[in-house]
Amino acid sequence: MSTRIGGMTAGTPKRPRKSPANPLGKGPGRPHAGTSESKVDQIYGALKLAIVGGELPPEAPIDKVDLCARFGVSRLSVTTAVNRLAFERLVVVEPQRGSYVSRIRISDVRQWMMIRRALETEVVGACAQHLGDDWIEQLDRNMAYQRTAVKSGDLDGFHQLDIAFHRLLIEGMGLDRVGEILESVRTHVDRTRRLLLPEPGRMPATLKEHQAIYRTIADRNPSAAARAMHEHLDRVLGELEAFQERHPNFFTD
Amino acid sequence: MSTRIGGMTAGTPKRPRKSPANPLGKGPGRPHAGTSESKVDQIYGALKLAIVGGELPPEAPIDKVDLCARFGVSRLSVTTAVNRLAFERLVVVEPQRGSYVSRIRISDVRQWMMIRRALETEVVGACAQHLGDDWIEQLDRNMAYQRTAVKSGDLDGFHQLDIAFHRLLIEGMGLDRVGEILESVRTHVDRTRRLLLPEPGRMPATLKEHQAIYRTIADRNPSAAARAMHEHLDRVLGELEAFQERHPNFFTD
DNA sequence: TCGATTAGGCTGGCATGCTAGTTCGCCTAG
DNA sequence: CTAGGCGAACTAGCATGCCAGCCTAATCGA
Repeated sequence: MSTRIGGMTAGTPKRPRKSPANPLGKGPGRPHAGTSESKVDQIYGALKLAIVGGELPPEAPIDKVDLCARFGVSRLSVTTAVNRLAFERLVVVEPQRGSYVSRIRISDVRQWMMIRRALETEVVGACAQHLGDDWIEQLDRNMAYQRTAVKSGDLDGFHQLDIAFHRLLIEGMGLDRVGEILESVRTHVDRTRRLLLPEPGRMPATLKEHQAIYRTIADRNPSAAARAMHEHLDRVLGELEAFQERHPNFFTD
Repeated sequence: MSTRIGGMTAGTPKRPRKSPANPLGKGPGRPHAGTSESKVDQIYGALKLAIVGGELPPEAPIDKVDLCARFGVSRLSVTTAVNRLAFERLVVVEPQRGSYVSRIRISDVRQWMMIRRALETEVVGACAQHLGDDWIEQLDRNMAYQRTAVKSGDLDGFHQLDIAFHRLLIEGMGLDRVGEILESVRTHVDRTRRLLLPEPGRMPATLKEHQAIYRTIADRNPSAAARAMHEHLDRVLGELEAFQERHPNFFTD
């Protein structure tokens, strides 16, 4: 598909660099396959994925020396990566005590969704006014894929397409800074969602809402677009709150 | 306010090998238990203040070894602090080339303001519905101070009260995560504002807008509150765009 | 004299060693 | 048997040293 799935990662400063993979370093040269990423970026990404994917649940301790051995790097790289995650509130590091995956605060989830709703509502209104036809065409393609995913019941694929749909709106308007904030927010929201949501029955409803949003954009109706997005995200928030009520043990506050 | 770091300007003659500037003998002795600020936090804060305050203008190179000598710490602390700033897009670090204060992209300013408008509009609507009376009283006090500042022409004091006014809305609703994002945004916006805005004539207009916002909150009128905040920030955005036209050399794009 | 090549001096990235503080368990004394 | 204290082993923070890329300039060859 032409809609990129793994495009913008929030906040990571990119560096245009080739890495010759350090042929002669002392210490155990880990011939980890050729990645052009910096070492801290690698660890940062891996940890983030593990946390968001639920592999590292809240309260899970983060053993830095173990990670050093696992990735074949020094403590500094691991520490830097963990500090970055702490900056994003995904982990908590207590000096001289240890680091662990942060718990999820109910108030935080509500705020993330509020932020998402406010920003995406604004964005979709702008989209309905100024989004280029080529981008609308891409949205159309994405909708087709979504329909296919729903038909075949591909839950994970639909989730990816869901993300891509929302990302297209941002990218199409060139709002990269807004996109960074939303990526960060989505990270947190996804963490709670992955933890608690295996509900396939929601797919058709979500598809319908996406289609409504798409239609208002294609029709160039900003206020309707904002309304549709608002309703869409309100529904997601309601979903999350229902889950929070059913699984109170995962949350704080 | 007068947080001079020292003669921090571009192109300082450097003295490479002068590391042990620790006045307290051996070991990283903590000064006293009162200030539990980490060294990287100190440097991070000082640099951030210098950048936002305009002391370090865009494109100004960041000499790490010079900062090491100036603060009497090692390169690692400085590097960590600079990396944190790079994460916030306040500085750009090019590997093997150098680090410098980031330039200001026009598109970024527009996006920051768009984010601020979207979030604060949402927040002020919630305030009009649920803000506690004690917080409204605090807002009232703040407004009184604002009037005093305008009367006496205290531009800098008014700016601080302006910030405090907006912060009160966030704190009063307990929206700490929203507040963090807005703080980050405000950092960027303030940087351009401090760089270019010495306009005292705007104070009375801003005061009027703040008073309008306060009134709608006290009157418990959410839609009017949102409208007032929207207009207020739209005006600020227009101001910033006017400045950008007058000083195009400070911007990119 | 002019151009191309190389060496040195800048930069940041990474590894390692050391210090300090907290916690927990074991050992001893009551 | 219990309670208190002391030490070992964990943690993070910080300094330093070394390595590798880039840019510049000086030098050597045509």
